[in-house]
Amino acid sequence: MKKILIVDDDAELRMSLSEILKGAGYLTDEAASGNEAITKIFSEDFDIALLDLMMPGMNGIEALKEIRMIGPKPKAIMITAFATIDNAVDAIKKGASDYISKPFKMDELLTTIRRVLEEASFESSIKKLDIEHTMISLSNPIRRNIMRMLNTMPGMRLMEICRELGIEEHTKVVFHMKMLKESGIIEQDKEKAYSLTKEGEKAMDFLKALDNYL
Amino acid sequence: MKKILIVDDDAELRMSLSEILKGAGYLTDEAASGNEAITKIFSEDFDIALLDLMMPGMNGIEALKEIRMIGPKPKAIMITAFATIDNAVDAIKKGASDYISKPFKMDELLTTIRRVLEEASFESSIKKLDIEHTMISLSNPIRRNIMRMLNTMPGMRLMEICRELGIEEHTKVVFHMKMLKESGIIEQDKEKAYSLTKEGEKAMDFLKALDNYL
DNA sequence: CGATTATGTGAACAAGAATTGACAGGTAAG
DNA sequence: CTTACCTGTCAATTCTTGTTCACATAATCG
Repeated sequence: MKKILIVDDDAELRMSLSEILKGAGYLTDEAASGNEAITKIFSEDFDIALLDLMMPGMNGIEALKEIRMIGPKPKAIMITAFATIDNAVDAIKKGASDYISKPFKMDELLTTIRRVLEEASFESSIKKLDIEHTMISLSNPIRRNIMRMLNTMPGMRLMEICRELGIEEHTKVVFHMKMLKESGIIEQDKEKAYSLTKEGEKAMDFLKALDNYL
Repeated sequence: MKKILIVDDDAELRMSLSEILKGAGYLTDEAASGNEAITKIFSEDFDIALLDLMMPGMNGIEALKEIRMIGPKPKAIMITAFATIDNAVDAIKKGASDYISKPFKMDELLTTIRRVLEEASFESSIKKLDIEHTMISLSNPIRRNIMRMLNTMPGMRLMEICRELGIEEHTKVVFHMKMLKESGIIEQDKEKAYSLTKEGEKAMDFLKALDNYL
């Protein structure tokens, strides 16, 4: 069940939106101001925030900025009575997922919500895949050692790595190099020299952190 | 073959120490100052650093501090002509592994070096085991989810976890719980309720870090 | 050139991790 | 007491990972 936070200073509008969204199968909560919204988002997990652009006190854009400081959730849909291209562009740049202008048909809003939710679930499945890859690579001691070596001595070649690891059968190392390549953790240049990718460096940070904490 | 870095401003002393240590089967390198030592340690891996406490410029204690900023390696043995308890205590607090006062017999030094090396290899084998365990636990998505759940809702019991995960066969979950328990990541109270251990919380931090970096 | 070293593929096999099903002791409720 | 449910063990099986071997193709060196 997806949770939607409705942020608007107009209590009536909040109520009617809430009714309709509940009817469409969503859980809803309301906030009358940007500040209230941020407090709620801090303590509770929402999938979507409907943000009115024009509110007394903290306006929608400012609220959005604060929300993005907290984390990637919730996705934001901006709503405004005075739509301008500039406003829209600005909102999207600041991390809003979509932008709707009043007056809007309920259908329109529901469609937008569905689309945004779908995008979000797609994103998060991508993310999961990535973690999966990274973890699988990190889960093997040989691969961890290879990563450590490439971290301190980038540009090593296959046989050097074998010797350094004290592994006779080079094919074993080939196997692990392949996995690391497929996970996008290492890469090879035309000279066959291996080094960490950007992703690999991130993963190394993770490894180092683990190493240090003991 | 273990590598020892000799840090002392007295060139003759360095030479003679180096000769003797080479004779005892160690690889050696020399640095005439704290700064030189740090540069070498940055680019090369040493197992032990012999640090003179009294040196012009950066003294031994200061050098030690810098070295510890780099990482756990190398282990440091402090050497001084003017031994005081305060100095010794201070050195050990700052991360030195041992403390010898001049004049010392060569035997004494060699024994100390052997002991420090042994301690270090013991430490690192412990560490490897731990990482191994943690990694294996983290490498499975079901276990990661269990950890996430126990992080937000500690005290859950087996069947609750099964239902939350949508897993029918409870024995499957039992299996993963067992692994997590053996890795020291979760624990169980008399009421059979599960929760994260201290270790488990650390591991969670890493998971969160990974989640965030995407 | 011929020999050696480096890099890699693919299939077969071994080892380890994960799943499943049969069973069993404990507790709580009716 | 009986029934239902929770918690778990154990062994059998299947699925994944990792290792090894036989072979292939450059590149390099003397």
